[in-house]
Amino acid sequence: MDKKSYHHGELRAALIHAALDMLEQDGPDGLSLRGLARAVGVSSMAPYHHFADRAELLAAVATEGFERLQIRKQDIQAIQPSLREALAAGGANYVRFILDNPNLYRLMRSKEFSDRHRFSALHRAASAPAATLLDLMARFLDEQSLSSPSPIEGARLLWALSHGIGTLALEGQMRADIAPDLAYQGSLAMIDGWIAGLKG
Amino acid sequence: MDKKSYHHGELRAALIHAALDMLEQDGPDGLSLRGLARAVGVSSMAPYHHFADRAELLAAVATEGFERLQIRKQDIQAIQPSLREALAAGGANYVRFILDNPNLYRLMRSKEFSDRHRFSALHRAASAPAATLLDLMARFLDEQSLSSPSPIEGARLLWALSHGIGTLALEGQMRADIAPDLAYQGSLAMIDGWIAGLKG
DNA sequence: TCTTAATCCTTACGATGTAAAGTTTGCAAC
DNA sequence: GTTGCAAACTTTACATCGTAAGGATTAAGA
Repeated sequence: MDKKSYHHGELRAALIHAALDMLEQDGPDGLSLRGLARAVGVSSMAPYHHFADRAELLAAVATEGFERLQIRKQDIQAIQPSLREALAAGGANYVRFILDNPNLYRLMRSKEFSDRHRFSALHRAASAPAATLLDLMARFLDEQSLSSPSPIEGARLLWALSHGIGTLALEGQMRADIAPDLAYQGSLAMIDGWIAGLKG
Repeated sequence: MDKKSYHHGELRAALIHAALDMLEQDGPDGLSLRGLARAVGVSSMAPYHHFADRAELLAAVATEGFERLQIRKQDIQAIQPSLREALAAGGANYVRFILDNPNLYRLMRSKEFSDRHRFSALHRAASAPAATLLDLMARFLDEQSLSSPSPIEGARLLWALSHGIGTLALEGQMRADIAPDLAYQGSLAMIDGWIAGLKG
């Protein structure tokens, strides 16, 4: 951590940390490689020794985001009285995460990381929360002896609902203060629709 | 339309048109003011006589997007057998619009236009589809004599669900070919949840 | 101590958004 | 018509960005 030495020593971690700060403070447009290097006290080109390009640095930041999400997800889900409510609470929590980390979430879902080979670490981190939800969904459907929807379809729907509420809220299309509760209520409505069964 | 005259004559419209093309072809990163000016055959600074800055040009493009959406919305909804199915079909149609115009939709929902005063034309155009959905929702809830959810809450939930499915699909997180049907089924499930009534 | 590889720096290029100031043109009033 | 002016367009210039190329510094093992 000696800031005067020629070798920074922890440049990679420092850059990711600075990027996380800068992201939520100045927005994604305020985040530049050069600015980051400046903030860390290093030359403009130094980051390139740890990341092939801008995308790789951002991918590392997004990966960190998914790890944080997963931690929050596990904390919340353990304390719910029923699977039905655990699913809804998971949705509300997801929305809260989005609102707490707007720019980070946008980054996490950015299309520029869609290449699974190039950003394999990111995709691995992203799959953890997805797997947690899928598992919960499967247990719920089994508990209720429901054959429809499939676990994957059900998980996708609840996921999409919370993702939709969260992103609309952080784009100012929806009040942020009621968004988590909206996700909770909406999730319950959909779940109850499955329990009630679709009748033509 | 004389391309050799000093005065272009329809530069504003030409720029918006070129931007729409370039947006879906080269992605949002490939869209630059300079590139646009080049495509239209005009100097780099010419666009500034019709738009204060980049954001204003993009806002005009987004406005065009909302107008296209509204046209599609009206076409679809007229031919549904019931209000329940009209709501679900509206969701599927919304997803289809997103998938047909991925970059345009991203632009339409971009946060940089959140200033309602500065981008009043955009917000006016955006409110039309929202109002159409809200009206349909109110009629449905009235028909079913439901006191919960409120029309606004119900509209927001269905909107968020389709928005979520659509955006996840266009970010590669979900198969695009089944996304519209997923929106249809998910909307029905939520609607049926309301009809069934939430029980504790 | 010497070598080597990792880490970091300097310089340079093309592209972008846009500020400032000049040029051309259509049009309205004389 | 000619004159004058406002609108449309251009040129030039600058700061900033991502990143390519190549040189300097240092830590660590032989």
